[in-house]
Amino acid sequence: MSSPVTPPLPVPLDGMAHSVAVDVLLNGPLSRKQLATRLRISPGSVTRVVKPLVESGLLVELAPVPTAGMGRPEEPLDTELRRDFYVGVKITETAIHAVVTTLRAQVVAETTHPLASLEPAEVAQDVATVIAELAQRGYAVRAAGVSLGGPVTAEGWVSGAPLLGWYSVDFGALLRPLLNIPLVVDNDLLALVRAEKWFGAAKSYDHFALLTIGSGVGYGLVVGGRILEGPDAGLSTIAHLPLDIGGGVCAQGHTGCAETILTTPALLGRARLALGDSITHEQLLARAPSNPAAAAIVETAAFALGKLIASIASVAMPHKIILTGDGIGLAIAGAAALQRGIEAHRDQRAAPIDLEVQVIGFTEWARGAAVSAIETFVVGR
Amino acid sequence: MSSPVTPPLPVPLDGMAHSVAVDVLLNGPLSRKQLATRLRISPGSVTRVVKPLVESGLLVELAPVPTAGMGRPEEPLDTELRRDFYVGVKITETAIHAVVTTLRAQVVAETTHPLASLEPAEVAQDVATVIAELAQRGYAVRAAGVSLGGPVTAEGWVSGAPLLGWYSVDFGALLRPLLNIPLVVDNDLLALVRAEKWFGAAKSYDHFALLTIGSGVGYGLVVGGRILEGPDAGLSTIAHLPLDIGGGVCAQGHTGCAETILTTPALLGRARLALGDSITHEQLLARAPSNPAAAAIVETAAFALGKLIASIASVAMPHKIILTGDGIGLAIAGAAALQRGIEAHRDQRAAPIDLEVQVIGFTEWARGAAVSAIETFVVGR
DNA sequence: GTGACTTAGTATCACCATGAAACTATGTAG
DNA sequence: CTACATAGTTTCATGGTGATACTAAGTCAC
Repeated sequence: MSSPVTPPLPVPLDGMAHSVAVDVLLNGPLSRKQLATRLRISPGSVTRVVKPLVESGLLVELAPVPTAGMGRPEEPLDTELRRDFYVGVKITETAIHAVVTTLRAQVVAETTHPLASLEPAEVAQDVATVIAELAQRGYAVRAAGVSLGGPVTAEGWVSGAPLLGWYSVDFGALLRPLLNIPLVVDNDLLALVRAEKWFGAAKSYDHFALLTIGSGVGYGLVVGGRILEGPDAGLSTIAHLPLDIGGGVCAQGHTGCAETILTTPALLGRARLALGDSITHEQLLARAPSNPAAAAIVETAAFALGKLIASIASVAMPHKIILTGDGIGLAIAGAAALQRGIEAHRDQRAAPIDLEVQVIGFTEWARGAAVSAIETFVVGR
Repeated sequence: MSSPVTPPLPVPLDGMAHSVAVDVLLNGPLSRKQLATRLRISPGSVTRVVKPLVESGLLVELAPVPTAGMGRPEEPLDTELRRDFYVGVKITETAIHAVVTTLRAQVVAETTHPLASLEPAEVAQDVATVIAELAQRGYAVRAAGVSLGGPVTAEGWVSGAPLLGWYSVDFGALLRPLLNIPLVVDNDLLALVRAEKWFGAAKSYDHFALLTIGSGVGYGLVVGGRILEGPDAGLSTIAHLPLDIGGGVCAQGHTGCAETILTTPALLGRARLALGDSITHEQLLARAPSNPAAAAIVETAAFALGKLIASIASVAMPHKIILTGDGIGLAIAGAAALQRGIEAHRDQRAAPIDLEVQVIGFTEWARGAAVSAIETFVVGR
C-alpha cells in the first residue's frame, strides 16, 4: 500500500487559525480585510493569524485585485489546492467507485473497480488497492473517506448494510490497517449531505434537507449548520412515511409507505403489470407522455413525491430541499404532478419551497465520501 | 402604569459571567467545583467570575452540603429567586391569562381578565392594566412576555392571528408605550416550546418536538438546542400534513389534512353526525369505551395522530416528542389506537419514540410567555 | 508628474481573561 | 491531635486580543 504520502496537515490548527483556514477554503479567495469583517476580528489579528498559514503553504497570496474604487487593492488569499488531496470511495453491491479530490472537493481523478466478492475482508482489500493505485498517479493523498448504504458509527462499525449483506461488520477495523492514511467510514447519504453542505448547492444554507429516490428513499437533514447524525440518521426511516392509503404493503407490513410508491423497484412492479415484464425505468419514463398507463403510474408516484416534499417542508421547515438520486427521472418526467402533490398539502401561507432537482452519478456519491474525509480531518464537524 | 420596578439586571453580563449565571439558573444549585467541571474552566476562573455575581445579589451561597466522602464540603450557589420577577400573558379570543413567575419560571401569581373587545388597542390597554395590577401585588417585575396564536416578528408585529381577527397589527408598538418594563411579543406555541426547553420536560434535551392539538394543530421543533424560528415556525403548517386519503376537506381545499382529523372542531363535526348535536368533546371521549360509534371516531383520530407522530419522528428525528394542548384528551382516551398509528408507519429498526403526554391549562400557556421574556432579556437566544 | 486622498495591510503595545501552581479552608478517618 | 482529602482562593506568567499609529499601494484632480 505504498503511496507518496507526507504527514497530514502540519498541526490540527488552533481556534482562530482554523476558522480563517476554513473560511478561505469554503468561501475563498478572501482578502485579509474580508476575513476581518467576516470573522469579526481586528485587522491586526488577521495579519498575525494569516502569516504562519501562508508560511506553511496552506494559504497562498493571489495577485492584488484591481479594485473599482480608490485605495490600496486587496490581496486575496486562497487555499493551496495542489498540495493536499483526498480520496472518496463509494461501495455499491457491484463495484467500488473512487475519486481523488482537492481540499475543495474538486474531482481530479476517478476510477471504478468491479467487486468480485462482497465479503467484507475482500472488499477492504479491493478498496485499499484502488486507493493505492490512485495515490500512485501522483496525488499526495492525506486521508480517505469510504461510504456505503447503511448506518455507520464514528469508528466505522457497520450495523447493517442490506444491499451489501453486511451486518455487524467492523469495516473500519478491516480497512484501516491496509492504509497508511487516516480513514473515515460514513453512511453514503450523510456523505452526500456533507458534500452539499460544504461545497455543493447548499453551501449558503445552514438549514436544508436532502431527499434521494432510487432503489430506496434516502433523507438527510441539516439544521443550524449541523448535520443530524443520530442513530436513525443513516436508516432513512422516512421511507416508511405514510403517503397513500391505497399504496402497496412494504417489507415491514406497512400500507402506503413512501417506499412502496417512490422507489424504482416499486415503480417497475406497477409498470410490469400494466406494460409488460421487460420494461425498464428509463422506458417507463420515456413512454409516459404518449402512453396513458405509463403516465398514470408516473403521475401517481410523482404526486406522492410532492406530498412527501410538502411533509418534509412542514415538519423540518428547511430553507431548501435538494432532490436527487438514481431515480430522479421520476421528478423530471412527473414535474407537474409533483408540483400538484406539493400544493395539495402545503399551507398556502407558508413560504414557497426552494426545491432543487439534481442529476447525479457515482462520481458525486464518491465525492461525498471524500468530503467526509475532508470534514473529519480538516474542517471539523 | 406605575409599578415597583427597579432597573433590570445590573449589566447584560459578559461572556463567562453570563454562562455561569445561566448554568446556575437552569441547572442550579451548583458548587464552584461543579461549575468548573461543567463549563470547562479552571477553579480560579470560577472564583473570579462568581464573586461579582454574588456581590450583586444575583447569586446566593447556600449552606455547605454535607458530602458523603472526605474533604471540604461543597458550597452550592443558587440564583436569587426573590429579587426579579417576570410577567407572562397569553391572549386568547375570550380572555387574557397572566402569570408572575420567578427567574426560574415558577408561577407565583396568576389572574384572568375577560376581554370585552378584541380591538388591538383595547387589548393592549387591558394587558397593561393586568400587568400593572400584578406588579402592585409586590413583585418587582423586570420584563413582560405576551403570546398569541399567530406569527410574530422579533419586534412584536403580528402578521396574522386568525382567532383574534388581527392582521398586520403592530401589537408591540401598541403595548410597549403602556409599560415601563421591557416587552417581548411571541407566538404562543413557540413560547410553550421555550418553556419546555429551558424549564420543562425537555430541559435535558437539545433536540425535541412539541405537538399540540386543540382548536388547531400546533408544532414546534428544537434542534441542536435552538428553536426553529423561521417565518413558517408560527404558522404550524403541519396542520396540512397528509394523514388520511379518506379525511375531509380543509379550509384550503386539501384532502385528508391533519387539521380535518385531529382538531376538536373536526372531531365534534363527526361526533354530531353520529351522536347528536349537543355532544361536547369531553362527552365524546367519555362515551368511547361503551359506545361503538364514539369509539370509532376517537380511534380513527388517535390512529391518525399516531401516524403524524411517526412522521415527525422520521422527518425531524427528535429525541423526544411532547404531546399536549387542549385536545390532549384524545391521546389519552385513544392511547392504544395512537400507538398502533405510530407502529403502522415507523421503521422497525428505528429507536422507539420517547413520547410524553402533558395535560396543560392556561397557566402553562401564560408561563410560556413569561419564559419568552426570561429568554429574551436574561438567558439570551 | 505630483500631491492629496482612500483603503489594505502591518507593527507595536497595553489589556485582560485564562490556567497553573501554591496556598488556605474545612471537612473525615484513624 | 494528626494525616489526609477535597473545595475554594490567591498569585502570577502567558497569550490572544483590539486600539492605535504606521506603512503600502492604488486613484483622482490639477
